[in-house]
Amino acid sequence: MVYDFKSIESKWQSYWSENKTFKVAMDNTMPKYYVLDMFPYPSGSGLHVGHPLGYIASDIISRFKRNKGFNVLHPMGFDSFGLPAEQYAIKTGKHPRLTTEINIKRFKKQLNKLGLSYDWDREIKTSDSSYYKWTQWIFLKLYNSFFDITDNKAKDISELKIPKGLNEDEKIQFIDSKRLAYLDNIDVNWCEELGTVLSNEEVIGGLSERGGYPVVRKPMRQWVMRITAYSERLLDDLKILDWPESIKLSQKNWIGKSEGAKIRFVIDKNSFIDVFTTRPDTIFGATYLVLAPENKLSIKLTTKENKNLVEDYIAKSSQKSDLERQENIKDKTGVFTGSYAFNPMSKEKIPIWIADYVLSGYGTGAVMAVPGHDERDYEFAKKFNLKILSVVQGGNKGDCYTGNGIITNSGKFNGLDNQKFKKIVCDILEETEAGEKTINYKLRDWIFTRQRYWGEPIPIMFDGKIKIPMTDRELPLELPDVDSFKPASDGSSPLARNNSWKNVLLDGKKYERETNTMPQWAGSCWYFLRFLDPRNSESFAEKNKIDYWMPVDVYIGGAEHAVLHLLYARFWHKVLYDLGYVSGPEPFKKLVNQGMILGNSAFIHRIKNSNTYVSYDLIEKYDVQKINIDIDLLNNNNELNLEKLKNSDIKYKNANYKFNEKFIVSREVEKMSKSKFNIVSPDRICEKYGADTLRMYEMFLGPLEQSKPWNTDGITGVHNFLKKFWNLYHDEIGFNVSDSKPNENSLKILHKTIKKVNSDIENFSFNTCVSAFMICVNELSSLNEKSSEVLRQLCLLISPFAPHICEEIWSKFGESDSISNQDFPTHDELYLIEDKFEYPISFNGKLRFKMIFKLDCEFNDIEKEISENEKVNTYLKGKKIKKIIFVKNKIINIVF
RNA sequence: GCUCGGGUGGUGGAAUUGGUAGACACGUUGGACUUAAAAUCCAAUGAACAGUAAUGUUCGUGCGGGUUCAAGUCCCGCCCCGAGUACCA
Repeated sequence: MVYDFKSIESKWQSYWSENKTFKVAMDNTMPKYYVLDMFPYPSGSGLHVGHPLGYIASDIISRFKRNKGFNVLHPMGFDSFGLPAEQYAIKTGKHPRLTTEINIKRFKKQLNKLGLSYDWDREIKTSDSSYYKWTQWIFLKLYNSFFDITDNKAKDISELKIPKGLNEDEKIQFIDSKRLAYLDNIDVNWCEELGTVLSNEEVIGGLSERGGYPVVRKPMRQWVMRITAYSERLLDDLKILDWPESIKLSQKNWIGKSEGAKIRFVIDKNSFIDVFTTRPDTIFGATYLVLAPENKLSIKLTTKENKNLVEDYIAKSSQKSDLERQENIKDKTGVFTGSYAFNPMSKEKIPIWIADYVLSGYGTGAVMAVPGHDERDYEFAKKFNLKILSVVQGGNKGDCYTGNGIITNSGKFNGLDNQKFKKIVCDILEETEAGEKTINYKLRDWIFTRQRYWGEPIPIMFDGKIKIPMTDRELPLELPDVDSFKPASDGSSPLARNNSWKNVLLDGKKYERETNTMPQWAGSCWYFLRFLDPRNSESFAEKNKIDYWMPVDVYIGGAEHAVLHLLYARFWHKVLYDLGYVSGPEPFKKLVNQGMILGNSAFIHRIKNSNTYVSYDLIEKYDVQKINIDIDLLNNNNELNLEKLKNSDIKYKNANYKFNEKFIVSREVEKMSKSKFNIVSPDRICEKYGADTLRMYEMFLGPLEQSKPWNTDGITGVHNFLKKFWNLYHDEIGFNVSDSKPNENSLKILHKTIKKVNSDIENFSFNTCVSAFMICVNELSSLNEKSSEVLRQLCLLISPFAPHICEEIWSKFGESDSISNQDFPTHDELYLIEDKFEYPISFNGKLRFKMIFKLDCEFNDIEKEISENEKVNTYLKGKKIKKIIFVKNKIINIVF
């Protein structure tokens, strides 16, 4: 009987969806397990074989845990607000809502073909107003909260203690300055050419992702989230998370905590400059100060003679793009202000400079330059002939030394260890009120507004400068239609042009809505909470459901979200925790990153400035350029099907081709993308081999976390395995198993496999599981095992990986219940014991023979036997045995 | 530059705390079945050398050292590839 995967798969997919097999509800009598995928952005090009990798892995875990007796929550939804749909709308005029709907339908269809066990009743879309109502609600919670530094947590704004003696305006200003969501003028990435503001992700190396135009910084009014208040907690709580070390490290680096000191350099009676340094021990080597061009003191401190130069420099550096700033790392620029300050320790009078290598956003926007022990300061000092003083011994003379050592040139402190001196400097500075120990973070507050249409509207109105938050009852603030999706040339959102929406008349008073929208991150910051109670209209999720399901037990997704999404989601979760809405401080207990599946692009080679294409084996003779072609145009690995190519495009039809016998293309591993024509669609694999084969093959390809190129060649191995597996249960006529006693060897191999699979699934080592299945099935077929006792267990064992075929077989055993409701097999140690074993022994590669030992024969017994009865074992091939190395009941080596 | 991952056959990849390196699969070669092909099944397959053969020997986990009875695994010093980050004082 043939393995007809097509009918089997469609049969069980409709069975699961009709019977809602994977629908879950809260059940306090069962332990819970929450398996979450990073929900996708429904892009227009559909799924490629790289997408399902994580979904298949999470599905295996879900099915496994279900069989293990857990109440498994495994939901799916769509991150449906986002830029590509908006860009498509700008191009075509089609409403993003419509294109998004179409894309979601396609995604869902493709996902369902893979046999993923989602509870689709919990599906959510971030662009549904019933969803973003609560995104807006959370925004308002942030707006109405402040961070209490003494209690180290967020509190409702009504609990904020307002200093006495403030007038009404000052009070409002004070409160606004403490909110977790606040308005500020912030430098944004402004692209003159495109006439729009870009997010950081849209800027690559100082150029716009689209078009490659220069991007400059420009201050604009923005909503900002005070994530910096949580720096320490975001850093601290990493310790309790079961996440890959590399991800924790990137978060740690992103937060960028550094301990040091704030030091005050006095200029005169009325003015001073504060700097931040991590090396207070080098204070005697601070021979000049540098301010960032954006620092407000820069202009104030400039003397008349230098005014023109300084203003010129500041103007120039504000126009510089990020790219230009980055280019000049070695070649530092700067100007002298004409002013001087006093080094608080050496009392020396030192010059104050302005240079764009100092960043305004970090520390105080000013540094004490120690050219002897900081490479940037060293470069700068060398260029402008400033004094270089060595105060820590080490390195070569005249060089810049950044290591530790003994203090010199520092008056009475010479000879101290620099680490000890650090503390002493801080103490002295604190005593003389010239500075203090401080901690600085690289993390900046999160710019939360986008000048875009396709995002959540911000539920705030303005009465002039006064902000009026909408009330909970007024939510959601629906996204209105607009005449055009283009952003305005001044960078404001398309919503700003919709006057009837923007202007609100309430009780005869005029208000204006905020016209910017939220970034794409907003919806994904809390979606895992909505899955718990997706249709609730009273709250974002019922508290007892949150208590039961949270935290997420396993979160699977790509490493590209290592920092931003995971950091933002943790931040929102902590705020909700502080305000009492969720029960734990961290949302994701365990994180697993699946690697990317790469495409194998194909290239043909064209002779430059000609219409002639050359086979890859002949290119040495010509000056050629390579051109991406569709991998569908290949006959096999690297041979081009010329006919297909010619028919694919008119420009190929009329071209000339040079080749011997075959036209060869070159191959290269790249990211899978539509523009590279290297997409392999899961639909076609499912069509040809079935979803079970695809699922197993994706797992078999290699370790889950590792990136690997897609190669369809190997898939027949997995497909053959499934056929063999099928044939264990079937003969030519049909289902055929017996009630006879199983073969002893079958039980051994079965239980060995059960043991391995149980531990490998827990460790997310799915590729080794598949290998174990193959070995097991191979052995059972060669033993011709027909016993249902063994075959039932085998079927259960494989079902998380290949659910369709296993459901089909399971039903043939006469079972009416789905295989997903059965218990996962557990191994019996009894079958794993081997009573005797035979091992070859080698010594220096020269001696090779076999010895047989009984199981109870252990290292001590052999040693005993040697000492007690010299005649028996002390000599082997004429050599006297000194020692037998015996590991885990195995003779490993014999020492003579 | 810095940080983090990796380098194992023709290929993807296995290898508990150091314990017979190359599991499993692809590919290749040979064979069976077939008029033929596909499909399927069986066998061989790290390299080199010797042998009619069974087999044996030597070399083999990026390179060079070290520890150990024993190193893909541990230590020291390099080389290469990938990812992230970018003047963070």
